[in-house]
Amino acid sequence: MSTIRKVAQAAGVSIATVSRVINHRASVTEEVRTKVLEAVNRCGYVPAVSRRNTALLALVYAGPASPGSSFDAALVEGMRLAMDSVDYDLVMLNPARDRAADETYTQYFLRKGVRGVILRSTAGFRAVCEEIAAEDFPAVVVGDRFPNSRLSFVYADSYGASKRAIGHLLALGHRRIAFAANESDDADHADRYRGYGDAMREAGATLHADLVFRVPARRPDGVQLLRNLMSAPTPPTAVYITDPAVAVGLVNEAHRMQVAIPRELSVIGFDDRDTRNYVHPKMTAVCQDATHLGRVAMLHLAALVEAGRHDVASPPPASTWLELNATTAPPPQGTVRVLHDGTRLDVPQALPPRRKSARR
Amino acid sequence: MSTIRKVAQAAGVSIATVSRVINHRASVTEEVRTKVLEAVNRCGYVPAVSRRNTALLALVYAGPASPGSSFDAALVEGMRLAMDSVDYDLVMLNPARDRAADETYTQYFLRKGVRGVILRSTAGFRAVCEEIAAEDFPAVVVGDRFPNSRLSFVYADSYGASKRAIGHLLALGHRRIAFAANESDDADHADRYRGYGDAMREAGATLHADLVFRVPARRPDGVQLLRNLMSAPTPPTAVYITDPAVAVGLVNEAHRMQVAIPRELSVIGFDDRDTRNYVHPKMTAVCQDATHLGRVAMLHLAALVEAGRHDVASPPPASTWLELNATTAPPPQGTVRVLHDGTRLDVPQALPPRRKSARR
DNA sequence: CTGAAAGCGCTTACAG
DNA sequence: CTGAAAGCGCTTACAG
Repeated sequence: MSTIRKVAQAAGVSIATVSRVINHRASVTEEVRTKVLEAVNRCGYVPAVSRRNTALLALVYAGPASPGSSFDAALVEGMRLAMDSVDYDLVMLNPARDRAADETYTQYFLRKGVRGVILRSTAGFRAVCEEIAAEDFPAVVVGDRFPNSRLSFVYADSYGASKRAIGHLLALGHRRIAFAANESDDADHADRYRGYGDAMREAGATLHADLVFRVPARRPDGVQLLRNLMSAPTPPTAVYITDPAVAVGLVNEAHRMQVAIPRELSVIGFDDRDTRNYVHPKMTAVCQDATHLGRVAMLHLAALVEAGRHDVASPPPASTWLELNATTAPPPQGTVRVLHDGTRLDVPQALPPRRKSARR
Repeated sequence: MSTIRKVAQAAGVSIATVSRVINHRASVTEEVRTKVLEAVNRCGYVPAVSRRNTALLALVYAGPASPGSSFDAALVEGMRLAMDSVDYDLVMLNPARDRAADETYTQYFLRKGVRGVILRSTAGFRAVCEEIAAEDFPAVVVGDRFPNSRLSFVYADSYGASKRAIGHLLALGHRRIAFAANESDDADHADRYRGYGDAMREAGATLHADLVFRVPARRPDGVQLLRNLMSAPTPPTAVYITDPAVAVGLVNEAHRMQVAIPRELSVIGFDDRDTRNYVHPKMTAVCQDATHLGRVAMLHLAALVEAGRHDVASPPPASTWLELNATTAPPPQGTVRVLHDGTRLDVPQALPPRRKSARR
């Protein structure tokens, strides 16, 4: 690999001049500058040593994002936007790829030129977070939180909005309200479940175990969820689904199974981006802004690094809100039950016509 | 900022030992190693100079991605996946942020430790691509292509699949087929328009200028598009929409306006991810895989950098395919026309019932 | 504006 | 396994 000396020789100048050109010092004539840059290209010069490329923050993850999740995409987008107002660049790192067997995380990050890390916590990643915290390397966790005084957590608190969502259903007259959540046991999902449980208990509604469903967070699982909900001996009249993809899958499957939403089943989904607008009917949802979370994480990490890490408190939780749209309505008169094969049982009494006919 | 010398003093060892620990050399006792690492943390040591952090490839972009576009998110996801099989890390760079006024792109990239760049071409970015090409820096362009022998282009050729899409509509009996595209004039959209035009001409179908619509690539524009299509004096019976968000917006608006898809209007959308599965009815679409494009771009760039750039030909175009789903059917008997306010005119003759009634 | 030379941060044979 | 010292790539006052 070419050094600065070889480039100097090729350009017929001193190494000092090459250095000046590369570092963009003022006092070089345009003519010399182009001559040197040509030599740089001809020799394929790459600086072997550099003083400046340690201005990196990293998004650290383990393996691919959860399939179909728009959360990570929005997160990265937010970080990219925040880049414009900090003096660091963002690099993606997968320690599973190239961290040496007995290398500490600090060593790994230092040799990458990384000054601080955003940890995208997924299942099984908490141990990595703990290890990095133990080494006291500047770090911010998104997507999970747990007691660790050395880590900053960036998250949106979904307890309050979840409780309000259930309150909305209760106010409409619902009592058999189902709850469906991801299989992962992160803190965010725990908040949503607490919101559900507290609202139900405070209203004196029965909180049956058979109203709680655990499903993977993928779209096809919404299909199965609808079938399981509607074929239960006494189906719920409403459901709160805490994963965007599952909620969309369920609403689409309802079209196919001819379950009328919201007339026969009210649905409150969850949205961390803008998915609620992409389904018909437009979905009532507990919402948070993953792009905003990405931005906050990046800005907070930059502040941590600047301050020499220990002095900066975690940012306050981002807001989560309930957005009322068209998938919630009062419960049906009577019980609507649909078997897996589409057979309808327990015909509700005094059912209004399925859908008003088109004007023509 | 601490140097290796200060750390050595703090740990009570020589600078050689500190260097060994930082670079993870074998012959250091566990005891000394932890002592040194503690000192590294205590001093807040950051390597001022380093030999290794020039293994970076960059995603270079200008400004934010097009609003609501999932293309960039999928692209980054693909690059992230490809990272696992190359020895480079991926960094995001926005030259508009910190490139010095009269600094060449080569200088800018070199001081960042970047060896090659993926250029995400958006409107107005082509000049940047040309400049980087003129400097002969290793670069791969995604999202656009144009004649420039010094650049590699990674893209999916959508001409063939677009032509097949229109062929499918023609075979169903459609003749008034509309075409709706993004306002940007990139090469990909030009391909799609050529495919449309050629299929129409070869079938002897009339190619009216009033069948071609230009709309921004955002979801709400699908709403306006449907209104414009359906309120035309003689509305088309089918439409090919070359942007995912617009297609989704149109299908959802059709529910609201009570336009029956596919019975009254056939829709072929465009999908670079999995959006077609998220609408009801499941959307017939010309499909490409943006994640795949991101992966190919990263692998190709790594090969370029390894080979000293000039010897590696662009990868062949990725495949684009037509996926038949539920939004296409034979044209209606007669003309269906719906005004902006929802009024239906020109009632079709022998119209079958709007929707088969639910089993109950 | 440019070069010769001192110097900086770090790495690495060499010696023990 | 560790240190003293030579050396490498690069930067930067200093001189002209």
